[in-house]
Amino acid sequence: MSPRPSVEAERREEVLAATWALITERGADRVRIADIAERVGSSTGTIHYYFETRQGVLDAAFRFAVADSRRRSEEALAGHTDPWSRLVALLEAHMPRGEVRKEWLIWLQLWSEASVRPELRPLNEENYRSWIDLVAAIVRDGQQAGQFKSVDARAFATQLLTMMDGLVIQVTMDSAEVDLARLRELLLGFARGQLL
Amino acid sequence: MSPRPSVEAERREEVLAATWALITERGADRVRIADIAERVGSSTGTIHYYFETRQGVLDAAFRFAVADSRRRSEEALAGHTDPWSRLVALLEAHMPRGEVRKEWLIWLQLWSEASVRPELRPLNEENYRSWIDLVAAIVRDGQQAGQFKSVDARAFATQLLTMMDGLVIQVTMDSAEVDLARLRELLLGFARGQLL
DNA sequence: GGGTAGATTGACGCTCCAGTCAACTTAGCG
DNA sequence: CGCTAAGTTGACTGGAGCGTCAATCTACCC
Repeated sequence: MSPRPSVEAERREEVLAATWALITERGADRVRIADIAERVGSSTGTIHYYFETRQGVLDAAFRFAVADSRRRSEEALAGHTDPWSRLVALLEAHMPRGEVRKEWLIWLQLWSEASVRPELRPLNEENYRSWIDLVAAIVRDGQQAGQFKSVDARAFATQLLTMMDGLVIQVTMDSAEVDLARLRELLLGFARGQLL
Repeated sequence: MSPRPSVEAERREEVLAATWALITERGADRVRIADIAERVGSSTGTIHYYFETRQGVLDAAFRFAVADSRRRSEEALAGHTDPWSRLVALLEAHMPRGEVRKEWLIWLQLWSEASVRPELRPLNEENYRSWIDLVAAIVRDGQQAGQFKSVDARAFATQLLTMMDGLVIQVTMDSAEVDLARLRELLLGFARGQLL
């Protein structure tokens, strides 16, 4: 009846990190328990010691990734006080390059999976809500400081973030139309036009 | 060595339509050859007669869906001449409700799958390119008619369409922040602000 | 009404893999 | 140093499901 109230929460995290990586490499449905075991250097039995089922590992890995994403946002904002700088820093921290690109791969898969498994949707909901709250708060700060135009903060935040999602998808698809530089240009162009 | 140059291309399409439906219901990775066979009322052998492998059926179903999406765009534009009407008609035709919602489910899965299987990306590329061309052309029409402001047509098209994708994702996720009405409001709000 | 090619069947073999479990190891504790 | 509980192992089972194939059916033609 795992997961037990284990002292070794570390091992659990190791498993999740390995699963996370495997998901980004080949897609959740191609991740085998044996793959995860090999990656963490254990037997398959150990994976089952920490997680009831394969589905359980995958779902936990999704949750793990979402938490990581939030941590990244908080990190990015620390040290920025000017509203526009804060907004740019936030977006910049999530540009799909390097390790962050993998984070987005998880999102693509999470959306796909959640579209047919509603029980996963709360993960998106929480994340999305906190993103919008964050951006809207920054916008209102900027407006009170007289730096930003008076747009509807929540509407703008939603437009900005959904545009970000859509642009990232195209970057991930290696679209000839949108690369990383173009993403930045279009996204910040939109923000600038609306706020400054 | 299927697919043969079969006279019965109809059967092939039946199989694809059934596969398409199953993908929207449970996700591509949960679609079994036996499920498809049952859905079209045949044996599993018949499916293999038309398609080499399971992967082949799924990929063909994705292509099938993409073609369907394009057909929908063309249909929507017929009978509209005013640029703004054309733009609205195009977007409206793809609002994620009823059957169209299922079309979007395919896209979510295609993006997810293509993110780890690059060979699928051309499907997105073609579709995306033609969308942008379509919207950019409408915008230029409107500008030449003196109805639209002089924004960069291609940049606007990309922003609009990526925002559409992102908004649809949230609608699909049953996000409390974005429902169908809100999607329409934000998307058309953006278009109006940029063009009119 | 025989011949041929296309279409269909469904049983079967074979591979893969999740989850189980009994045995073993390790670490801490008294 | 035993004792206990947590952690680990890997062989095994059972089921699932893809792809094969020989047999059968159908339609059309000569």
